[in-house]
Amino acid sequence: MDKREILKKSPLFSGLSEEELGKIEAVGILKTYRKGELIFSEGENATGFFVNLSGQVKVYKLSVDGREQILHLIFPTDAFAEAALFTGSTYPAFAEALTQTRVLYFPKAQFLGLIQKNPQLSLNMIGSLSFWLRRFVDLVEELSLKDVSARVSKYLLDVCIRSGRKEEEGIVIELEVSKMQLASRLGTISETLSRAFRRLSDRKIIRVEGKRIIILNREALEEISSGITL
Amino acid sequence: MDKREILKKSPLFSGLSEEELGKIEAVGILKTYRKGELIFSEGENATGFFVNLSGQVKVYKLSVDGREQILHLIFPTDAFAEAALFTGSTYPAFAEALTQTRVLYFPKAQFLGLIQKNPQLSLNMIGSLSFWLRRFVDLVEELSLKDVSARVSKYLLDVCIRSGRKEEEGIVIELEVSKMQLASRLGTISETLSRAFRRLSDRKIIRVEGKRIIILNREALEEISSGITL
DNA sequence: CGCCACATTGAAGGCAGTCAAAGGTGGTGG
DNA sequence: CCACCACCTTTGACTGCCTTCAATGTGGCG
Repeated sequence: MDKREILKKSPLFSGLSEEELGKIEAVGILKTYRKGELIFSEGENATGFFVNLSGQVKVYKLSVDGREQILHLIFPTDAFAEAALFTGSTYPAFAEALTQTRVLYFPKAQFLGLIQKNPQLSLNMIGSLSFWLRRFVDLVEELSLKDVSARVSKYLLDVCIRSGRKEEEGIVIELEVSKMQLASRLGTISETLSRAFRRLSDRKIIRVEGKRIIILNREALEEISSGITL
Repeated sequence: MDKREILKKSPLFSGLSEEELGKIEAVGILKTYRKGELIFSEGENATGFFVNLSGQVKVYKLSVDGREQILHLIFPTDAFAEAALFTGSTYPAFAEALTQTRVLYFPKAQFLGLIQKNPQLSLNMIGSLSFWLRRFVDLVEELSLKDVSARVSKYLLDVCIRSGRKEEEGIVIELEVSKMQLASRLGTISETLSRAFRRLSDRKIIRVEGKRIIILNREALEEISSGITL
């Protein structure tokens, strides 16, 4: 997909005229990153924000002893680090390409110019920030109030809604990222995630075949995800 | 302080003319709540947002078995539930008055009308949402990557910056809320918080006198808050 | 004075993280 | 095509932080 296509699909730019999209596209700078490459670091001066064109990015925090908490997993059409334009002057986390990645980079000053002249773009930005906020509420709820089984179950159901395929054995989903990254997203580590998958498998609620997961008992998964651990 | 005073002090309404403030004030409806009274519930239809005029409010999530995680503590001049205007149609959490509380309530439709006609207000809203987002990043970091001692230490340092008074024994701060509420804000329970205070006291890093806390060794507190537990 | 909510302390148990090692998998180059 | 290697995944044993449960202490207020 080309730049324009992606921009149109990003909620941040929806409802804008072709002319306005043109101006925006003109401001965006194409950048590419190799797998494992850092896009920005925590504490670094925030000079702009990004829209993912292709590939995967993780935005994450590190503890002093090296444990990692993924804040967001970024897929194509997602914007990220928007908030860094408006609060403080540094990025509050790290961003790293999980695959070969292409992004559009919007320098702060120029984008602020656009947003001041374009009320619709402001409203879209408000929508985008609100969306992230809602996601964070969910993340905090999970980390603080739910055990790992519940978090895993919720994640599986989320993927299920987004991209589950109904087959005769059950609903088949494909993990979008490695289990290590998933563990980090869920606020745990790969060993613990592995054991959680094991328990769900033993109880015949799911079947795990590498990154392919078959949901055998959706109701049970719903219950566990809501916190009824048993 | 009267309504107009508070509105002027709220970042959401800064930089607006008296005329615009007048329009905004005209839309806001004064509401009062008694201590313990619910302002809104999770899942309830989000009909508007709030600005705190006086008193304290907690915005929180509940787990199925009744544990509570406070997302924000709301003090005068703070806006809350803004994001609920723009995403989904329901409040994602509960809000409860911790004291006798007065708020200005802004009905959704009318406020959206204001924001569409007022670019500065849009930008302020973007700033406000970005601010909350940054707070959430901190909260997630704390919950996921730091132990209770580190979270307590960070909280004490935050209060210290906001309202610490230097005295001969050390820096004196006053807890703004009960220790139960603080525990919930920090993602733990009062027993664990009490023990954390005990350990810090034993190490002569702080002295606890009810809600009054004297910071005896700021450097040690900084270290602990950054995650160096020892 | 006595109630009630909040706070503190102790003992016990559980969930998840750490450490260590073995098993899988995919990609690269010979 | 296969062998090798790096990295991811899984499993087991152990440890530790935090929650739970229970009891006692304390302070404000009718």
